[in-house]
Amino acid sequence: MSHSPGPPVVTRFAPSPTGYLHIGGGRTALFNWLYARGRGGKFLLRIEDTDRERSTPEATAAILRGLTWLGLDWDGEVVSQFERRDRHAEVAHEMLARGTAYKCFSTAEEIAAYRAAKEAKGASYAVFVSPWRDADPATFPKAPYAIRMKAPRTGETVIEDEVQGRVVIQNATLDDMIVLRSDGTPVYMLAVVVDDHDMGVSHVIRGDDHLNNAARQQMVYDAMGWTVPVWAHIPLIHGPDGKKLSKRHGATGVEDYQAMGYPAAGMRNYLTRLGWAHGDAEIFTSAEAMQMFDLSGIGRAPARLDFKKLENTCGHHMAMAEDAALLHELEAYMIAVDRPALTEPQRGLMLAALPFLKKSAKTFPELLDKADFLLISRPVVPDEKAAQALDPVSRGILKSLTPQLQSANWTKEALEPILTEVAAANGIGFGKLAAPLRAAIAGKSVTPSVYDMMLVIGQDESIARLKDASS
RNA sequence: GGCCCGUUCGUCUAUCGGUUAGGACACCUGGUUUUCAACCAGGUAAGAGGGGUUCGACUCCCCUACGGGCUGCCA
Repeated sequence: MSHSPGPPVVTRFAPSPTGYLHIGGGRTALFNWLYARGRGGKFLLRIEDTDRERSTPEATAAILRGLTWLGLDWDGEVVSQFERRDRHAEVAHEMLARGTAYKCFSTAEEIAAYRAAKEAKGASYAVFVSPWRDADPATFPKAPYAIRMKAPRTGETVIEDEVQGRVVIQNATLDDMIVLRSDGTPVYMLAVVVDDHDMGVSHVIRGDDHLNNAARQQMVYDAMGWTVPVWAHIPLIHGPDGKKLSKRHGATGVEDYQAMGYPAAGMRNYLTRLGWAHGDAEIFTSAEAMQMFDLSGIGRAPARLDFKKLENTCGHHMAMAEDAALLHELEAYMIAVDRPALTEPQRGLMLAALPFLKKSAKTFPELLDKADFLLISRPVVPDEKAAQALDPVSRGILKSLTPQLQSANWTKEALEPILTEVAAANGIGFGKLAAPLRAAIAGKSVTPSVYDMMLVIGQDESIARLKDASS
């Protein structure tokens, strides 16, 4: 970016606490986080809980959990929009005093009737124009009123959007939106603007379902004489079929992905690349993403979720991960999906196995499956295929092998010649010997390398398992 | 209905008037190999359709089709 300090970058994520953290919301949060963190700015979190009917503390907790799992840390306290309602009302009244808003005594029924009449006359659209817009205060009834913004009726409002470009909205297509309800509570459209202004938000990066709303919100900024933030409306995420991502596509919540065992770093990488690109960059760390991320790299078309690519990306991050950190995340995953915790000995074995296990696993369930040999204890019960590999002849070979193993140095270098010689002495290829070994050690026909397994569980345990299987 | 946004391989995308339209995932083939993976090499595969503008359009303009969003005293 530029060398001069410039104005501080402040971004925010502002979800409604009406459910879990949607994967699309997670990506929106990620983009805001990346943008702020890459520029030494702040990333704020605000819960838009002004809808008291639908907002729940459970949903807020779920959203915070989702963000935390994704590794997106926010600055300062979580702001509750609802708790700022007095401030919102204050601004509404200031607009009233400035003459940029007015009291509207129209009832819901009157408004509905107005629209119905317009439509009956064949109007292509029915923008409600309140009869109170320019009414004489002397005519005001003693009744509850809503405060409406006095929006320009002619001309156009231009949104200069970093992603969508220059978007022009005709003012005549917008009605005078209500900023304060007749019960005195603020409406979302007012609250976002007031909060974003008060919180010093410099860049509003959010879903493009708000693109049209931006025009009305910009009018509030103008009415209050506030600086309009930089707009960046990003396309929503779609399901594999190109339709808006919904529950019927399966996983839509960030926590669903955690439960499926994707590592968070891989998830961040994948989500960053979904709808954003920087040349040919595909696999990168979050630190690298912060350096590269920019608004101009965001695409204008909605992107589809592709699980295969997600898995591939996660596989890279699994392999890149540092062993201790990976073990930590693995254990967090096991707790999240209610699997029994690792015992101390198992942790040690896992740590020893991670260097090779992580190279080929893409998710934690896959990692755990490959680590099964170190999780089980004697006697190893072979599955059907493994049992087939333990035929009488093979068991005889295993039996003849144990004395040699007993006196061997427990390193791959020492083990290799022993096993290849035994295979040769029996007139079979190493593959034919590996199968019963695998069966005896892991009880399965698909496992990591027999050398790797034997080295991890150790000499005594290896020999004991071979004896179990050959006796 | 009105308004707004979008449309490059199956998918994510690069390209910012002149390229054999590049990369990644997936898929196919081959290699490596003690199984599954992983890994290595190669391959198939794209500018929604139609008009313009231009010496030259994936790139700029218009129309159509398709997809999405907004149109609330919801957020």
